[in-house]
Amino acid sequence: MEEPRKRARPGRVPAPAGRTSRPRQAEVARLAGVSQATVSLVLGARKQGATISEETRRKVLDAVRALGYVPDPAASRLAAARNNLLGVFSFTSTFPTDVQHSYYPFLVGVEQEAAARGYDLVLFTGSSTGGAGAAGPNALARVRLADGCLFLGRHAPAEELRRLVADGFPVVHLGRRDELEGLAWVGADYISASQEVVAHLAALGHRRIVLVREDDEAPASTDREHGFLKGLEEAGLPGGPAAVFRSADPERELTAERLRGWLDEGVTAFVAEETDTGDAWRALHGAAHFVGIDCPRDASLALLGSPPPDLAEEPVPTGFDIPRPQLGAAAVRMLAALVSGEEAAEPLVACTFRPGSTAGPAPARY
Amino acid sequence: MEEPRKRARPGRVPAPAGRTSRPRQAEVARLAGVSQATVSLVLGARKQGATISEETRRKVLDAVRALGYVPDPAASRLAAARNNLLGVFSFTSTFPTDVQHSYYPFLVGVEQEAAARGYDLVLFTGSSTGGAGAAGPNALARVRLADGCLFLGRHAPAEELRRLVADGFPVVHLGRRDELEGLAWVGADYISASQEVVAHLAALGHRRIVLVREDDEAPASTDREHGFLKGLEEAGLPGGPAAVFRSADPERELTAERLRGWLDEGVTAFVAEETDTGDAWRALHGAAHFVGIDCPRDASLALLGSPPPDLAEEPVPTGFDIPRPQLGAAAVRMLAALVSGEEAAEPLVACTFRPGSTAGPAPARY
DNA sequence: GCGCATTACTAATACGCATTAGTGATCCGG
DNA sequence: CCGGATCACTAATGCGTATTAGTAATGCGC
Repeated sequence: MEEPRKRARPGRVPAPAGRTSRPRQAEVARLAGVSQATVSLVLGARKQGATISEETRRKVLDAVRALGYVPDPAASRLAAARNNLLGVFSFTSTFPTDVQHSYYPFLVGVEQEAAARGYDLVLFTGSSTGGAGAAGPNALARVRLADGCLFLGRHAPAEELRRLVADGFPVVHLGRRDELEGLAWVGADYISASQEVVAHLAALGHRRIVLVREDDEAPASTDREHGFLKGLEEAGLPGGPAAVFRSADPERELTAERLRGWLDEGVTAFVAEETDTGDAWRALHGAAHFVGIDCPRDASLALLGSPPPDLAEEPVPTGFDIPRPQLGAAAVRMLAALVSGEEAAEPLVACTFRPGSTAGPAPARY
Repeated sequence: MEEPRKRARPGRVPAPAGRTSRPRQAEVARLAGVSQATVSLVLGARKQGATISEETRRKVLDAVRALGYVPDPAASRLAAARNNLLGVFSFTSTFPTDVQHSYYPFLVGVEQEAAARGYDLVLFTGSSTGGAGAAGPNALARVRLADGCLFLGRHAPAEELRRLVADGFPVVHLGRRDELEGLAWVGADYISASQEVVAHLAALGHRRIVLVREDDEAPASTDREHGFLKGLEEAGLPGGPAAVFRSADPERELTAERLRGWLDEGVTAFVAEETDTGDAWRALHGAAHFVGIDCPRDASLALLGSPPPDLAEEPVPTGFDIPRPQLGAAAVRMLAALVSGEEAAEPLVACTFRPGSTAGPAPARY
């Protein structure tokens, strides 16, 4: 009646001749002369009071080191435990050929913070290039292998994200994202930063300030406008629609005439928002140059963010910098908090004011 | 004798009240009126010829859709005895603050190739910052949670690498590394590339060519010299020690006098190797400029590699480019081959010749 | 010196899926 | 019309770990 239990499974390659396969807890147990369960107890972060003698613990740990044992992440997860892996998912390639568009600056902080907290990172690439889970409707499912996952970029499909969140899987989105109920995110505090820039200009004596923004409903844009207007209000300056120039194509619509018009109306400072393309700043910068404005003598310019690479050589714009590494780190902190069930961490990261050289005292009127 | 099999496991949260946890294959099977195995067969990419009727397949797929079934990656990978994870280990931080020193260009290719082959990447950092596995003497042990691991940079401790290799753990080193028996690596084919550059110069009529190299025993250096000499030989030009100028500090030792001496001896072309610092090229470039050489009219210059960033603006040097993304991709291919037990892939990656503008026809003699 | 704790383990089992060895049907050739 | 082949599917089992119920072995109080 004895069934042959140890028969080799045909589908499995029995490790290339002579080589030992990766060690399992069972092998550690054998070497230490204990049971597999004991190995698990020694290694695990005991929740209940299972007591292990010092002697046994030492034997097990020695065996672990001797064999170079490392727990299998899939098995840990299946058994409802942690595996100390945090996922990083980007819908587009994490390392695009064009460095400019990469998430590199964020990853700097992500890697550091993750390492500091004892997590390793798993890169899930969900791009059209194929990806491990094909590009099917469940491209995001793979991330469940990790303890939690960070999402980069605004392209993460809402439906699948919602599903992960609904299942209680720890998820953090890098970049504000309110429309998805229950989705945790971290983002830059554009409101305060924009407000600070306006305060700076006001302190320099500017009394009329105009914001140039693109036609965009992203939170990043509306937040800046919000902060801008708040800054005006705090300084007791005129706000309202007249203070905001909104254009879908600023490079064409922000004409020299329009700029002269503003100057004639007494506007002495201009603020542009930062966008992917940097068009608002480019347009503002170009028009000012065209009109022959000597900046910051005749008028001041400020940029709510960083300049596009092609304008990086120009005099440093007054404005603020988005601390990308810190954002990445904050995202990891929040994810770690979710994973371990702690209280959620702070979602907003402060931007740093950049004095720059495009803003100066308001010119004397007339 | 009946054991209570379905008793709830205390450690598990029984899905937030009301909401059912996500479906399993078993539930799909129940709904479709088939067995769990059948569901697995329908969903899996059958390797063996298990045949399923169209009728059944449809029922299963309908049930899958109806329940919103998504496979659990932990279970899949555990059962398949394959995590589909490739490790990427760098001794220094994978994402240093200074992008210049990063492995970014390699990672571009690594990510693409890994994604195309269905692998996800696990990032391991061996720096002192810790990572999940502390920095102990077994810092490398953690990479075993992946199916195999790629090593970047020459700092990977030999002893531990040897251990991994000896244990049969699939390892690939990015960059040639012969001293470690059995270590698989991929590297650029500097020999052929250097040879090609010499051939190009010879075809332009140059009859005496000198190589400027630093004092370094790295394979990357010796390979270039090897290819350089081979190129001379093929072209029937004078080689030997006189054709190679080796210096630990070329910027000081490659003086104007020395350069003039070579020119007087009839040397019309100079080749520098690329190094971390780019000193050989910088020295050569500087001396030529100092002596007042009109390049490429009076003499030709070539660089065996890419110029350092600070000299990137100068006229593009004739030479070759190291296809870093391709190198990364080749490394992944080799690692994938090792993991799946296939035949090893090609370790050498061809460099691409870069015409540049610093080499031209040899000047008429006298 | 007997019951009851406590200590230090081990046996058994579940997690969700993939794989394979069956197992009835049905078909086919001679 | 019978032995074998093919088809379509299911039962059973294993992957590696975490958890818990159980079990000897000892200690302790009265």
